[in-house]
Amino acid sequence: MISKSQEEYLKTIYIIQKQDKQPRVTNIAEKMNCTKASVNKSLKILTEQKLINYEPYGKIELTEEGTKLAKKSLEADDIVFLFLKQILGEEKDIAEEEAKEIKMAMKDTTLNKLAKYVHQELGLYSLDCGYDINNEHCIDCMRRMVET
Amino acid sequence: MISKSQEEYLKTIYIIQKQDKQPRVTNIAEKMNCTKASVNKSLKILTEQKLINYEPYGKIELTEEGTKLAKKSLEADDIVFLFLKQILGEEKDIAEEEAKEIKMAMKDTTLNKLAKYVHQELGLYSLDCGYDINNEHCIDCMRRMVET
DNA sequence: CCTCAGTGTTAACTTCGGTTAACATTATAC
DNA sequence: GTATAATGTTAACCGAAGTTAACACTGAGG
Repeated sequence: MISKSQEEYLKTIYIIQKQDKQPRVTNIAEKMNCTKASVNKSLKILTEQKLINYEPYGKIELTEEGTKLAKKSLEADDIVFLFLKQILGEEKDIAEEEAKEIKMAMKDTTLNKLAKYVHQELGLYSLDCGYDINNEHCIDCMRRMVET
Repeated sequence: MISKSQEEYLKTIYIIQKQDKQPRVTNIAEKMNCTKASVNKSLKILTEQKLINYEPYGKIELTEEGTKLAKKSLEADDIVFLFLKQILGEEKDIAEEEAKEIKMAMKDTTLNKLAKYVHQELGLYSLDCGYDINNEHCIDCMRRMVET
């Protein structure tokens, strides 16, 4: 099993990739607000777990498994974020920050229940994927909702 | 600031006291599912923080400050627990377990918002105390609700 | 093609929260 | 009152996740 901390690194790499940038020790460290040494350590661990492909001074790339995990983690963040912001009325920045922490404390079954609840309360679509409401369409829909 | 872990020890001591038992290294360790050595370490830390009164081989007693903190922490657990169980429909045991973890990830402002939300959704009373809905009466009311 | 700034790596250390195992103290039973 | 069981303490250790500081590699400009 992957640790909470490693999951955050994974997610960060995914996000950087999504933005069509090369994930590098430096930009990961910036996003994670930690030292390059710390990133380096994590890369080794993630490599061992076959979640990324990487060798010293080389390219950092998520494996298929890593991508799946990163996505799932991001989706979980979104669910909690939406709940905090749209339902509880928490401020955007706080909600974003806190969602990560809260999600990490939640089991998958509970996240699923929350997903359904959020979906129902906010009237979003639902198809089957990671956390029930997390197909691309739905996520986009959430995002739009949240930007406003 | 007190750590998540220390907060759990504090709460455990409070609960044992509430049950008219002497908090002891052994029964704390049992409840916390950890070793006596670990309890011992925590007692030292809590003593330094003036949250308990304690000296080697002596009685373990919460200070006023410690009692306040323990209560607040318990109330927070209850709020999250109620949300998980009554609103999301999570199973009792899972909800109980998970509530602690989730609460630890939540800031006070968010807990307050959740408290209000839970209160509103479940139609509980509200007076002013720790987390808005957490006066003795209200907590009792929640408890009754939850036992069934 | 060589230098140097930027980037990446490593080693040694820190803190936190836990463990095991040996030991000390206290309390209980006889 | 003393042996023994129960309880509490301590020292030495572990792993996770981070740090600092020194060093190694790479690549882009002169």
